[in-house]
Amino acid sequence: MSEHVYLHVDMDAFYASVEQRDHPNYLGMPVIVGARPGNRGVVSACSYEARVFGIHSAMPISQAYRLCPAGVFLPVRMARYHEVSAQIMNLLGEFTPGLTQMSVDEAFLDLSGTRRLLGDPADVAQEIKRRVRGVTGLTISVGVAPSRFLAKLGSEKNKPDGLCIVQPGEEASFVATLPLRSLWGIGKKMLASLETHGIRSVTQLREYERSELTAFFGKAAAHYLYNVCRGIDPGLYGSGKSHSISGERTFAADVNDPQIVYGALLEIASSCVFRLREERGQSRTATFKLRLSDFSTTTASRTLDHDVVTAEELYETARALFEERWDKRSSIRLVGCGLAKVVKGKGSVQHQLFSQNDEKRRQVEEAVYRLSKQGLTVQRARLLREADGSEE
DNA sequence: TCTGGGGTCCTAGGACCC
DNA sequence: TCTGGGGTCCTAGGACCC
Repeated sequence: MSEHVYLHVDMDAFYASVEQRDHPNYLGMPVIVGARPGNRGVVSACSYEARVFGIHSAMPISQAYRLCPAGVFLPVRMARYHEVSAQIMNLLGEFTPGLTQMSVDEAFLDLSGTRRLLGDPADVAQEIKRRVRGVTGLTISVGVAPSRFLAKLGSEKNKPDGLCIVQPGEEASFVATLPLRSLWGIGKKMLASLETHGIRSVTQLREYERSELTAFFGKAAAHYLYNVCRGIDPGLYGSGKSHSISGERTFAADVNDPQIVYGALLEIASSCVFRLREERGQSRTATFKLRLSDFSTTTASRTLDHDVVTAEELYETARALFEERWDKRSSIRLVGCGLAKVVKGKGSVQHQLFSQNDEKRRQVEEAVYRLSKQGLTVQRARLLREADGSEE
C-alpha cells in the first residue's frame, strides 16, 4: 500500500521579496515590480505593504501609481529571480528526487512513501520553510495534502509564510471551506458562468450531476468541476508531449509603419529559433499574433511541410501572415510570433537534411544573435545577405 | 482603469482518410 | 439518391495561470 503525500511550495510575493532582500532599505515599504510608471505595462508582483493600497499583480501600472504614488516602483530583474529560484530548487531537491518545478516561484514535492525515511510530512514542511528562510532570507508558503491539487490550494490558504495540512479523509471538507474563485482553474468567466446557474459555492456545485454539468459547460470543464468540488484531483498538469516557444512586443506607442513591425518580428523570430536550437527542439508550425490599438487580437498559424531551421524562415512566415491580416490602416499595438508543437529533436538525423545554404545561414544567424545579445549592434541585414551568397 | 509576456489546455469546424 | 461513423490534423479563438 502506498500513502500519497504531496507538498506544494509557493514563494511569497517572490519578485518583490527578492528586491527587498537585495535592498534592505525597501523592507517595510510598498514595493511594486513591473513596468515603469508612465509606460505601458502591468504590475508583475508587489509586496504585502503595496497590497494594502489595493495593488495586485496584473494591474495596469498606471493604476498602481495612482493608488500609491509614493511606492517603490522597480523594473523586473528576471535573471536575478531565476538565480534565487535555482538556489531554492536545489535546496528542495535535497529532500526528495520527486521534485517538479512548476514556475520560477513554485514547485511540487512528491513525498509519497517517504514517511519512514523523512518523518512526518508536516515536520518536513516546517524544516523546508526553516531552511529556505535560513539560506535565502525569504519566506514561503507550503501546502501538504494527499494530492497535488489540494497541496496547491493549501499553499494559497495561509499566505504569507503559511502552512496548511490536509489530512487524508479531509479532502472534501477542505475544499468546501474555499470560495469558488480560489480554485485553480476557475477564473472570472467560469465564475460568472457558474453564477448564472445559481452556483455560488463548492457545496452548491456538489449538488449537480455530472451529466448536468456537461450540458452546461462541456465535457472537459464538467469533469474538472465534478471532481474538484469533491476534493478529487482533476489531474491537469503538463503532459510534456509538446510545447511552444513564442515572443511578443507591445510598442511604446501604436505604430503604422510596417518596417517597424518587420524589425520587431525579425528580432522575435531570432530569439525563438535560438531557443529552439538550444533545447534541440523541432517544429513545423509558425505562429503569429497581432493586436490593434483597440486591443482586438488575432492569431494565425501556418504549418510548413518541413521543420523550421532558420530564423529567416520563421520571420518570412510571420511576415506573410501579418500582411494577410493587416488592413494597412489600423494602428498596431503588439506583434508576436513563435513556434508551436515543438517536440524533442532527433538530432543528427534531422541535421543531415539541412541544405548547405540553410546550414550556412543558421550559423550566421547564431553569430548575429549572440552578438546582439551582448548589446553589439550588428549589420544584421548585410550578414544575412552574405549568408545568401547573393545580390549586392 | 486601459489593459505585459510567457505559457497550457479546450473547443469547434473543415479537410481528409478508412 | 442521399448518405455511416471514427480518427487525425489543421486552424482560430478563448479561458486561465504565473
